[in-house]
Amino acid sequence: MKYDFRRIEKKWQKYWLDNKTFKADSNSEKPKYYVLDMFPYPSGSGLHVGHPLGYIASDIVSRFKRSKGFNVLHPMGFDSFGLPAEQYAVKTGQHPRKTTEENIVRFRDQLDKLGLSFDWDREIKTSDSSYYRWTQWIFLKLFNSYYDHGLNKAQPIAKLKIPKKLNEKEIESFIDSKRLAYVDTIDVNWCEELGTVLANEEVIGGLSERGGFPVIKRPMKQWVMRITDYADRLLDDLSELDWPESIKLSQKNWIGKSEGAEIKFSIDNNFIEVFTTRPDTIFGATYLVLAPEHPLINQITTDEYRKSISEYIDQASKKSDLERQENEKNKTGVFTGSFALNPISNEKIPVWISDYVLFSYGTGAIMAVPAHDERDNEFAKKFNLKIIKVIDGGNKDDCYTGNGSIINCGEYDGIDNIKFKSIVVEKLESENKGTKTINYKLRDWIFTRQRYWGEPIPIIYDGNNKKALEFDDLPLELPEVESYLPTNDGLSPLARNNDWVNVSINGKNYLRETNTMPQWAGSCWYFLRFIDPDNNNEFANKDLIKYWMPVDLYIGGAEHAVLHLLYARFWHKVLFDLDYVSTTEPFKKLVNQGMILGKSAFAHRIKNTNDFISFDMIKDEKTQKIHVDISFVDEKNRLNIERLKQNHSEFNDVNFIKGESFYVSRDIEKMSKSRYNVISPDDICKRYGADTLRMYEMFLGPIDQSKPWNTAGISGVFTFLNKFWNLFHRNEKFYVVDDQPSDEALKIYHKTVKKVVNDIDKFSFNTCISSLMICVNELKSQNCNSKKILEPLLILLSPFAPHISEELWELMGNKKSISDEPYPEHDEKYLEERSFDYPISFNGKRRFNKKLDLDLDEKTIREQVLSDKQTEKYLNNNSVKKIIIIKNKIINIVF
RNA sequence: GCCUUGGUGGCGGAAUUGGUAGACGCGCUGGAUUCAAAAUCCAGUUCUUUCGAGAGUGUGGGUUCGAUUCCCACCCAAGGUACCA
Repeated sequence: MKYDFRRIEKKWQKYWLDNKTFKADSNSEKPKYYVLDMFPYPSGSGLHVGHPLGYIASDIVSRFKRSKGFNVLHPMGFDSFGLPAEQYAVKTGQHPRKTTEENIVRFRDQLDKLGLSFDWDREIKTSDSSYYRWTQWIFLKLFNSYYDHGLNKAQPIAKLKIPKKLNEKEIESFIDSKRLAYVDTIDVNWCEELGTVLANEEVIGGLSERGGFPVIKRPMKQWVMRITDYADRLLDDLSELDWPESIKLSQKNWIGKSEGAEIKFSIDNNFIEVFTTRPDTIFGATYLVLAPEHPLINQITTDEYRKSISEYIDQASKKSDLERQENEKNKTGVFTGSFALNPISNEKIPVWISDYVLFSYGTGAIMAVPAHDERDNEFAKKFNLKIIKVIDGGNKDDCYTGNGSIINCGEYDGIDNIKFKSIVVEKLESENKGTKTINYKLRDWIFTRQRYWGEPIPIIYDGNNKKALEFDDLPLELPEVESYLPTNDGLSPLARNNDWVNVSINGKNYLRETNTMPQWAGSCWYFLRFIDPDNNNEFANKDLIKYWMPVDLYIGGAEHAVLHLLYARFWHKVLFDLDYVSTTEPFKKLVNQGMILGKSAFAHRIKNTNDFISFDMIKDEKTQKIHVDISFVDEKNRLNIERLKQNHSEFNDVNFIKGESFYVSRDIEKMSKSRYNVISPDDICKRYGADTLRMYEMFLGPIDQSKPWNTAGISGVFTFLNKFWNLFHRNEKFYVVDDQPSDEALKIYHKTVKKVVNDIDKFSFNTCISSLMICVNELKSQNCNSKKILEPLLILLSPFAPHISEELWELMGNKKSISDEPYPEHDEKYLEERSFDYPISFNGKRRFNKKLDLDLDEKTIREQVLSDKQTEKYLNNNSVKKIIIIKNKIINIVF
């Protein structure tokens, strides 16, 4: 019998599905283990070989843990709200639900072919109303809660102490000012092309993350999440997480906690408050700078400068973020005409405005210390402002930002600047001119999008009064609309359906909120719904949450380092405070899978012509690189021009200049449809089978590293699986015997078990597979057909290549699925060494090995080594200074 | 600029964390089998070499009996970040 992977894989995939082999049992006595993948957005282009990398890794761990006696929860679902389906709907008029459903079917089909052990009974889709009902419910929980800074946790609004003597309207706005989900008019990132507001996190360098369209600032009414109240806890709790340090660090930087002081600089009868992390440099503060949006500017500007100031403010407001950033190296600013008093040195210092100071951070005003801050230094030099050095940084730098002792500060000279920080703060505090403060970079999370394909926000308005929908009104279903475009005045497409927007409750008329939630909403809590996906009374049963949470292993891409992971942690902490979940953190261990890169192919077009030239013939010609589909390029980088022309008509009129063949150049890039470098797992599955694909993806290298895909190497893994299959066969017939295996066979087997178990724990799947390959080669050369080794070896391999293992397991006469078998353990006794090849080194350089008995004592080893003929040769009359023997394994002779 | 990660054969990558560098796989070379090819199997494969040996883990130093591993300086690549006071 040959290894017929097509038949085997089809058979077992059906078996697992029919028998619900991987159904997670919530009433188990076993210890639990929750393995979660970041669920995919079902995009139109389907899976490429990069997607399954994380799924295969988590599947190996799931199967391994199951075999190790854990009750494993390994679910999968779809993050099915999102922009691409909506943009497609705008273009074609097709309902996003339809495209999304179609894509999900395709994804599911592709995932099934990989033999992944998901419990599909728990599948969820964030765009199902039975799911987003609870997303809306959590939104209302946030709406109806505030953060109690005394208790350091969220509390229901009912517990909020309301100051006396407020009228009804004032009470309402007081409560609104405390809610964790609130409405605010803020300058938002507005993207005209996408017709929507974007979170700061979704804007990169002034352009939208998706699509790369320009983004401008625009004031709008928005729902906002008060994530800043959780800044400290989000930061502190990072330390207890088993996450990659780099991810923890980027979250830390994103939260951006900095300790410093707010200092009051008096000006006439008023004062300007600044935030600084360097109060120790206050003697060097030679001017103040306000952000152009600062409210005091109007008051303090003298008539003489009024015109230039208002011009500057006008210009600054028109600048986009991108333009502001472009000017980073060329600072602009204007003098207000006023002077403020430095509260410590009592010097009169000028007050300027400039857009290098951000209104949204700190107090929107800074004290400028040009001698010890690079930005201030640049500004001062440009506008000829005074520079005073107050910290001794030697003579090297004209702008010294390090630490040192204080200079030019009279009585304080010579003090260490770190000590001086607290001296200054204490002095300011005692004179009521400043306070110690902490600032964060983290901003509140803008939660609304002017989009159709998202969760409707369950709020109605009676004029300006907000009213939350009742529990029974949920889910608030997404209404049908005529067009998926935002309205001309920037309202969400939902505003187009008047029947839906106008609602009457108990005879009273209301208007519905028409914005929808951002895509992050659904993924903020999906791991909780997997625990109890069909519950109609709660988002998930509390006891079940207590049993399954936290997620023991979370695998996904590093691109979610700050966005998804921070938001999900935030919601989880709110739910924890309100006593709905039992853990402060949702994800105990996080592993990032690296990207699989594609090998793009480029044809070279001679500039300003329609002539393409073979890569080997390019001499002085200036050429442009044009992506060509890699499926028309062979391993020797030769392009099949005929097939290219057949499939891509734009090449029909092209003149190809070539010798014998037309050569392309190759480059390694991210895999994407537009780069024509995508390798689909379907093709690989068809040719080699899922087991080969699974093992090859893992064999490619460490899971967390980015690496290029190269299909050429896959034959090695395929050969291995064939060899493995043949190990159980002789003369084309299944052949396994009950004989006692040889000592050598047992030795290699136990060695492999030890290594594989150890490496799975370390997520080093590539070395696991190497060990398995060595093992199979050895057993084969020893003609080992013993059941005593082959049976446990099957279990050992089963997490990696489940289909072939199941098939051989059945051929051995077993009735139940191999996935219920306990994972093998190694026996130390077969690994003990009687003697050892001691490597003998001279002055650290290895020369030869000497076989020595392990039980010898050090003295005998010395004698034996020194009396060896080869030793004599290498010593060559030099006298021995020292002999070093370490761990009974290393011998180094120093002479 | 700053932060993070990484740099080992022709290629993907190993190395028990300071102890035989290049495991395992691809590719390549030679051989067996075959009318032939595919497939399979066996042997070899870091480089240089006067066949004694010598050099070698991005570069240059250092610590050590011994460094891919630790320390210092620098170079390169990928990713993140962007005037956060």
